[in-house]
Amino acid sequence: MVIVYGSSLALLLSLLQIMELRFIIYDHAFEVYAGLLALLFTGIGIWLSVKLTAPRVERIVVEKKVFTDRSAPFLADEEALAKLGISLRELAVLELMAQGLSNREIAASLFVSLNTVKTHAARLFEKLDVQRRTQAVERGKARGLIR
Amino acid sequence: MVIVYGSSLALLLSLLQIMELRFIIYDHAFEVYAGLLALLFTGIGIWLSVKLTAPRVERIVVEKKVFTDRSAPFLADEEALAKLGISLRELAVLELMAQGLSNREIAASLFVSLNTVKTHAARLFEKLDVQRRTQAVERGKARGLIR
DNA sequence: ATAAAAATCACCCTAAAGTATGAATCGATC
DNA sequence: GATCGATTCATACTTTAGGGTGATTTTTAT
Repeated sequence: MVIVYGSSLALLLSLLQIMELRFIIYDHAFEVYAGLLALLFTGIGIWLSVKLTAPRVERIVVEKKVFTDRSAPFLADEEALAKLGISLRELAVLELMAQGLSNREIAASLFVSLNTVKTHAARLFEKLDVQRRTQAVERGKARGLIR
Repeated sequence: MVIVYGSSLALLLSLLQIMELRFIIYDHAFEVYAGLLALLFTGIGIWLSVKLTAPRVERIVVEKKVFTDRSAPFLADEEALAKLGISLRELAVLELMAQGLSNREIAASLFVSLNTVKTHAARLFEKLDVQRRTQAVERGKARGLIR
């Protein structure tokens, strides 16, 4: 690179020598030379900078929060479901619990008796290792069982 | 920028004039001037390049699935809070409800009696227009009162 | 200073939730 | 055909939640 720099400087100087022979020398010859030099080497500087410096890349990492899409079809985490041994009915009960339904309403919604909902709930709580429906909902969401 | 450029050129020229008066003029005076000029304006060119070129911005969007952001500090929606007329204590009860605590546990957590928790809960339900704690939690999240 | 809102607690009662145990039915699997 | 898991339901009991009412004490705002 030093070579390029040096030789371009030499080239310029000889160019100026030739010019000096060819054109009339007037009062402001020096200023003209200096201006030309300045322009040329400013250009060279820019060129050097652009060519030699690593491309400046400003990396902006934007965290985009995607809270579980409510419109898209939700698929329960099958793995977690299997691992915990939670049945489809128990999951259904959990889903309705998460929607704020009472056991009676869940029973009506699933066309089963209140007692049935209670047994499902009890087994669900056991499998999720919780004591209350609010905890079950919380854990169910954390495990990807419900949205 | 043109002003800076022009004035620095003028400055250099006058500097050289002064130098010319002060020091002896030898054979390679011109080459020295030219070299100095070249160096200076190469530097200016580089500086210009670095300063003026816009950095290439690489925007990386990382989609982060967040069901509830537990790490970031959460601020309850003050507007919604005020609009519904929910007090700080009621909000506290709601938060603990959302964590699955029973009224008794909430009472212990807030150092108040069970009855107090019940009154807070009752008023909260009234203001949120719900009948059950599970619904309150759901609605509270939807309104941005809790996370 | 006083009125309003917030926070506290109590008592009573009903409804809902949760626990425990037992049992019948059905489908799949061995 | 026996076994197992899932689903269904029942009865009995305890605990928790929720509704209604009233009251006292702070705190806050006018």
